[in-house]
Amino acid sequence: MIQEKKKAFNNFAVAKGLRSTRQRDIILDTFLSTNQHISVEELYLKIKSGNQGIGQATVYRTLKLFTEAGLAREILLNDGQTRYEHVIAGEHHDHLVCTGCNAIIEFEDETIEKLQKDIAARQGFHMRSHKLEIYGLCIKCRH
Amino acid sequence: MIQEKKKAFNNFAVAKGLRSTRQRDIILDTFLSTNQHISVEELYLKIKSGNQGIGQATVYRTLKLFTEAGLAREILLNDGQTRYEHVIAGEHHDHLVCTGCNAIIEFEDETIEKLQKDIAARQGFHMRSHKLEIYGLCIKCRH
DNA sequence: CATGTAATGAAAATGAATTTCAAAAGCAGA
DNA sequence: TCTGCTTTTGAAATTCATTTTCATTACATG
Ligand SMILES: [Mn+2]
Ligand SMILES: [Mn+2]
Ligand SMILES: [Zn+2]
Ligand SMILES: [Zn+2]
Repeated sequence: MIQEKKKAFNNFAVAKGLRSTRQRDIILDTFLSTNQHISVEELYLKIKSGNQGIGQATVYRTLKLFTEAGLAREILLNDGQTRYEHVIAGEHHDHLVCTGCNAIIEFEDETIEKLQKDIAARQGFHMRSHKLEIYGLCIKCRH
Repeated sequence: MIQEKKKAFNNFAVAKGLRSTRQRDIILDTFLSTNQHISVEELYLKIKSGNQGIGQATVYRTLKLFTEAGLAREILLNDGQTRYEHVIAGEHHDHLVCTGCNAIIEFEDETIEKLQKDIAARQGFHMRSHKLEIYGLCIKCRH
């Protein structure tokens, strides 16, 4: 599975005429080894702690490449930090965010998905994407 | 209706021990005279064009006060600018955003609202708020 | 008025993200 | 392996919205 992702990025790189670099390999390996929803800074620090010096700008640039390649997805939760999650082919989900401990739970709801398309269609919109985030307190954080 | 809002802010100000100032009056009048979803910069420029000098910092600070007072609501659409809309008591809506012309259409869907609460409850969350934005192209922008 | 405190605003600071640009590295072809 | 061209890198500078600072100004109350 990790190998497939690496191959996918390689294909993308070849198609785009991108060069293969030590930095991109390390950033990809590290990204693939993380849990969901990692911020750029977190990923940067994770790489740094493995004492392999890579510049922040390169991490920012490379995560954009992963997004373009379809491996990563940007998550903007309005806390001022862009996060990235792994893209799983054919899968879609939204997020339930605990404002206490910042835990993120993923969920899917077919009915909501359908209703959204209906709403867009009713207004004559061609829906491209949507963003649904539910904020609240998780069990642990409700004292 | 505008008078009610002004009275509401006045009550809030009194309760909080805030002073009444020329700047707050102008910012409130201007905000109440606008359409929905205005950015801070837009509001600042609108005030400036009425050749009444007010600092940007004051506009930022005052919109936060309006939010606290329950007159305004922050809208974060991830385009790098915070927008504010008017709060209408007891009313809730979500947004359909055209990525072509930036038009924003408001909608309400009781079923989606309920499903969201169910999802949160199912995960043991106490839902505090949610954010639902549908992005797409409006009729005019689909060439 | 006088006096204490809150509000203002210009300018500086912040912080995430992007850009710049000289140096380093990858890639073909010789 | 060497050469030359082009991409990539990364430290530092820049950007841009927003926040903070702090000296000055304005409000409110006696
Ligand atoms: Mn997710
Ligand atoms: Mn709205
Ligand atoms: Zn929690
Ligand atoms: Zn449009």
